[in-house]
Amino acid sequence: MSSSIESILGELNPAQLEAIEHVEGALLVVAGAGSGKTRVITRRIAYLMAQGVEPWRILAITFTNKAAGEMRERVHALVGDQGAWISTFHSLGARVLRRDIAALGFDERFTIYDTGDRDALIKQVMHELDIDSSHFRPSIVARSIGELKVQLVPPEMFAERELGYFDDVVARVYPAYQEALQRNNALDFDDLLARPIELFEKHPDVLEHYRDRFQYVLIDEYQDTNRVQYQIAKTLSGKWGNLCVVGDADQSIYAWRGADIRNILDFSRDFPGARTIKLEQNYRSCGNILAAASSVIAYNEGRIERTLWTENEDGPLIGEIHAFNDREEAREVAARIREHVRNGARPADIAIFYRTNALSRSIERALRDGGVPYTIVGAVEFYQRREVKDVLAYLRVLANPADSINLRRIVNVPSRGIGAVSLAKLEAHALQSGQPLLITILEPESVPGLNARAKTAVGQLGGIFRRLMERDPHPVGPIVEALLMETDYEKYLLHGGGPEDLARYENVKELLSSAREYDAEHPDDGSLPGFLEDVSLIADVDRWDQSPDRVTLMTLHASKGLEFPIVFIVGVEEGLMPHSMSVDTPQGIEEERRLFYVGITRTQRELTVSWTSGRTHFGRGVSGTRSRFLNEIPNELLKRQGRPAMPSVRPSFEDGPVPDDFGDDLYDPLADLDAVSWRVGDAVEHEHFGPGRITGLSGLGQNRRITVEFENHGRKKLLIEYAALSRIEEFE
DNA sequence: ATACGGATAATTTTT
DNA sequence: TTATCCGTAT
Repeated sequence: MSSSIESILGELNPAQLEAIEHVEGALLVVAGAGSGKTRVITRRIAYLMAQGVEPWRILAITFTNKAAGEMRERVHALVGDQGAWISTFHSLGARVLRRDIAALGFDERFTIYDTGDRDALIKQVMHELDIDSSHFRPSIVARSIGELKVQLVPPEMFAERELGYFDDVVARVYPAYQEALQRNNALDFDDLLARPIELFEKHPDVLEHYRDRFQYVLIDEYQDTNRVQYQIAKTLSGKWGNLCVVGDADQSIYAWRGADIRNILDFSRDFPGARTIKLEQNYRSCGNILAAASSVIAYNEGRIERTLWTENEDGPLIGEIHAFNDREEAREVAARIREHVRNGARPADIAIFYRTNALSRSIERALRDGGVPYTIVGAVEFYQRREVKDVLAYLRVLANPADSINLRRIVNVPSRGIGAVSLAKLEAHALQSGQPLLITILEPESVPGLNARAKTAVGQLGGIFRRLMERDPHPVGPIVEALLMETDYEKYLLHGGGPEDLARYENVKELLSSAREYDAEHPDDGSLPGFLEDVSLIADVDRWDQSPDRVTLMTLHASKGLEFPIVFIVGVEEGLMPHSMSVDTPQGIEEERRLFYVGITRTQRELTVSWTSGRTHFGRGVSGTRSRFLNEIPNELLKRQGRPAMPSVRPSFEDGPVPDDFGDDLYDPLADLDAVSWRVGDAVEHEHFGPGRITGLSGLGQNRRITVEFENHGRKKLLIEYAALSRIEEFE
């Protein structure tokens, strides 16, 4: 054991060591960016075990599965034990509820509704309440309800203090929505946090069980906790009082989701006697990066003064690109990436961050045209894709027959002749008989007014479910296979024949393999609800596989916790960074500044920021100006590279509004300089039409057109500007 | 019941 | 621009 103690306590600075060894009582570890936080957390857990604490008495909570997985792995490497609870807030909640939710009137096979399911249910509820869902968008109402849940405001309490017209709607929808969830035996994301608190309050014995068990509680990213999460942390650690929280107020970027920065700022007041340890040595970044980051964040007021320092070399200056428009920006970034790769960097060492997902489009295109391999994290999430959600809907109904939202989704997918009219009849009958919709579908004979053809169709669907329900619900893989077979899903998806359809089918196959993976990981304790829970709680970052050698594209939010040798942050303009949605309030701007700070501090060595004078957003030209945040970086740290020399015909955007169609109508020599030069005879691929060969080119500027003879779709004349074409190797 | 077309809305960040 | 919704025509 002593040799492992050495590996646990070796190679640490004094502050890190203290944070690990101080195990009793409340402890706040203020962990600056790149200060070895993960190392401290994992070693601390390992240290507890080495001290003889039973692993199951340790609870560590993170925000993402990725962080939890990493932590688990590293603890395992240190002490070879996996008995500690290391999980996200949400999966912790789900686990607690699976065990005892019956006490709240739910069935333990409950479904977890994602944002889309939630909105669909809200819409249905609004319809039942006769509230015009075109006037009040369901997603907005849903978000307000979510905020209330996260603040632990129950429906009845909000009803009492209704304020305006909108609040009145929320006050009416909220309780009805909660009832609808119960009817569907479903919980939304916020319920996974709020319901456990409800459970603990109503059933102190359940709380006692966990309180007694968790002698040591650790919360990561504490600055991002919201009201419920704070409550969970406080409640669970209530008996032993050994609560260690780790975080950095400067990296708090989730206020919009209810995170309350005061949780970390007021920690020592909340937990009297709490010790605070600051980790201030940065091991990640070169000096210039750190200097720039520190200078930017210093502009935030109401911040605890703190300076990170590093022994690392200064490294290169921070590059600044000023581009004419988004296409030029993307091309320039792509060109510099190619340059890095020529100089020996691996694509996987490089990341591109942006404020909004929409910005990825132009970048993606430039990388594709430039032949740079990349992966994009986020954007359209895998589990949100239509085809994947459809298959999951079947599985959710199987696991939880009360789930009518998911049943409705697939009643006619693949289309089998059950239209809106028949569905309405089925639902009316279900409502009248007080049974779940699925039961009605299994017995279509008893539904009045259903015509013969519809009855056959419903009978067919019922047959599918009946046969699937007869199967052993575990392992999961074979069920998914049977489901695909029963529904003839492959034929349904591939019916169109385009490459898009093929991609859809690939996604379904990927879902199947993740089911098999789940089976392999859970030979004994697996279940269908368990698999579905995993799927629901996984974020796209969690699925990100860093091993292929590709450039990574992601939002600044998604980048938190990661690091890369070479980083590009694009779109550093007013209105985007800080985002226009946040500039109304000082707090909003401060959060944006922290977001920028998070982005900068992901960088190990070389950072480049870029901004443009105009970009096509939403199909129209929008002018841009250099972000105020760039003024907050000392000039001597910036290597400003103005745009390459422009022909004088270019309009100037320095002092006036930008015409809607800026730029592209003019001849743009740069566009030709670096853009892909398409040539007659080239083999290309279009995302809708598939492979083809260029047979002609015409037009200039925005009207440049390309004629392509497609393999399967004949000859098309396309605008180069918008056609998603990429060059491919020869086909045939 | 489905397919198509036109109107309309949306874009901040996500467990 | 694109995605989605809704109405009408088939």
